[in-house]
Amino acid sequence: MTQLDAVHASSSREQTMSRRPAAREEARPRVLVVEDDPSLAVMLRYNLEKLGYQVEEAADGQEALLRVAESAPDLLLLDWMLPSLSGIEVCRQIRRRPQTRDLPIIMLTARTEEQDSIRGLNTGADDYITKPFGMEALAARVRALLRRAQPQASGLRQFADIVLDGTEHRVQRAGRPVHLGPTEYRLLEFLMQHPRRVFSREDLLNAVWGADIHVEARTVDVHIRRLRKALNAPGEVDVVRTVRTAGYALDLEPV
Amino acid sequence: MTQLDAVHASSSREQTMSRRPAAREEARPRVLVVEDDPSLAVMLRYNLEKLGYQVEEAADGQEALLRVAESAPDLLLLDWMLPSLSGIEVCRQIRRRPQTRDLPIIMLTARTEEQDSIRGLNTGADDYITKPFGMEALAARVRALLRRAQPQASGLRQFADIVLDGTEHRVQRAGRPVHLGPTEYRLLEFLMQHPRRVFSREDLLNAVWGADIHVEARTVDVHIRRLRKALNAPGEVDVVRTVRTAGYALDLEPV
DNA sequence: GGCATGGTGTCATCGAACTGTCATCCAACT
DNA sequence: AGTTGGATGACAGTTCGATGACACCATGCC
Repeated sequence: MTQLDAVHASSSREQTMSRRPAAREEARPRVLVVEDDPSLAVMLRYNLEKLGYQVEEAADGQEALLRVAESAPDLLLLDWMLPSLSGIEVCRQIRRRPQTRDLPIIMLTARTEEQDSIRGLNTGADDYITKPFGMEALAARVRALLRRAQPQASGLRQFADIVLDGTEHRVQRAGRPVHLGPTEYRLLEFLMQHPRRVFSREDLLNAVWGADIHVEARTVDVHIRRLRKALNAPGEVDVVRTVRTAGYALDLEPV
Repeated sequence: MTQLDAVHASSSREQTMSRRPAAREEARPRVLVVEDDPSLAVMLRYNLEKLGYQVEEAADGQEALLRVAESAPDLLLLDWMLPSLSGIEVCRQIRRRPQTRDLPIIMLTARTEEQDSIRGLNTGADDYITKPFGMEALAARVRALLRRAQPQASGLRQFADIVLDGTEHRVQRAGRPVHLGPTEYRLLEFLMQHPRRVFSREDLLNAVWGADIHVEARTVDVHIRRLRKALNAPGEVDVVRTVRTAGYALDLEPV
C-alpha cells in the first residue's frame, strides 16, 4: 500500500497541472453580470442564482474588464449602454486578448436600439437579448452558450511544458510555438489523451490513421521521429519515450 | 501483413494472461448501440452479433445513459444525432462520471457533418465513423478499441518493494527506476503474477518465450541473472529465490 | 497549365541494444 | 573427495529503432 501510494504520488505531479481546467468544471458555471442599473442587476442575480449559476457583478466597463481578467468567468452578460466604457468597446477588448477570446458574451440591449445595427455591426457578441426580456428566454441563451463553450475549455491539453490547443489547432512547447504536420498533430493529440501510457505501433495506427487504413507499421517510427524533431528544441528533454518491442509513450523519464 | 500478424500474436499472449479477475469477464464483450433509426439499429445488431458480441440497444440519449449506468457495457456505439439528448451531450456526461470515464465510445456521424470538427473538437469520443460505412471498417474500430481498453484493468502489480506498471511499461524497486530488456520484463511480469510460486525452467520457457519457441533451458539461468542484476541494488535482498533442481520463484526469504 | 511547396509513406542502412550459447567457476549435496 | 546443478563472464549473431534519402501527392501560386 505504502509503496503504491509512493508511486502514485511521484507520478501525479504533472497531472495536477493538466487537471486544472477540469477542477473548475466541477463547480457551477460563473456568470459575470455587467449592468449599471442596480435594480436590473439584482433581478438578474436572483434569477441566475436560482438557476444554479454563480453570479458576479460589475457596474461599468472598466470594472468588467478587470473582473474578466482576474476571475475568468464562464459567461458574460453585458449591457449595451454602460458608463465609462460602452458595451461594444468592452466586447472588443475582450476579443482582443487570447485568453478571453472564446468567452461567451450575451448582450443586453434596449428595444429602441436598432437590432439590425447590432446584428450587422460586428460586435463580437455571441448572442443578444432585448430588454425587457423574460427569464426563460435568458436562461435558454445562457444554457446554450455555456454548452457550446464547454468543449472549448477541454480542448486545451497539457503535458509537462507542452500545450495543445484543440480549438485553435495549435501546439506550444515551453511557450514557443511548434509547427506540426497534420499527422504529427493527431499523433501528439492522441498521445496527450493518455500521457505516459505506452502504445504499440498498431495501436497508434488504429488511433491516428484509422482502423481500416493500411499503412506499414514502420511508418510510425518516421512520424515519431518527425514529432520529436519538431517538439524537442536543442537542449530540451525528449518527451517521447521509446519502449523496445512495446511502442512509444509521451513521457519525461526516458527509462 | 506478416508484420501485423506477428504483432498480433505476440501481444495477444500477454492479454490472455492479464485477464481481469472479475467473474463476468468470461462472457463476450457487450456493445451498447445507441441509434434512433430502427433499420440501422437492426443492421448493427445483426452484424455485431455475427462478430461475436453481445448487443444491447437504446433509442435515445436518456435511455443510453440509463443503460450505461446499470449494465456497464464494454463499448458504446453512439449516434451523433439523437432525440432528447444529443450524442455529444451523452458523451460528455459519460466522461464526467469516474466509473464510465474509460468506456470506449465510437461516434456515428453523417458524412455532411464536418469530420474535422468532430475529431478536432474534443467530444470525448475515442473514434468515429461516417455514415454510410462498411461493416469491416466498423468491426476494425470496435476490435481496436476493445483491445486497447482491456489491458487497463491489469495496470499495476506489486511485490514487496517492486512495482510493475503494465500500461506504462515501467518497473521500480524501492522507488528507483529499473531498466529491463524485453525478455527480463516479461519474465518479471510473469513471476509477479504468481509471487512465491516456484517455476521450472520449462514452465518459464513456455510462459515467457512461448510454447513453440525452442530455446536451451540453460538460457533461463542467464536471464534470471540479468533480472537479478537489474533488480538488486547493492545492499538490497535478492528477490529471486533459486530452488535447486526445481526452478526459480519471486520471493524474499532466501530459503 | 506549370511550378514550387509541404506533407506522406516506404526503403536501405547504421548502430546500439538484446539474445542465446558456451566454457568456466563455484556452492551444495552425497 | 566427487558429483551435480547453478552462477558468471564472455562473445558472436540477431533484432530493433533511428536516421537520411527519395519518390509520390496533394495544394497553392504564378
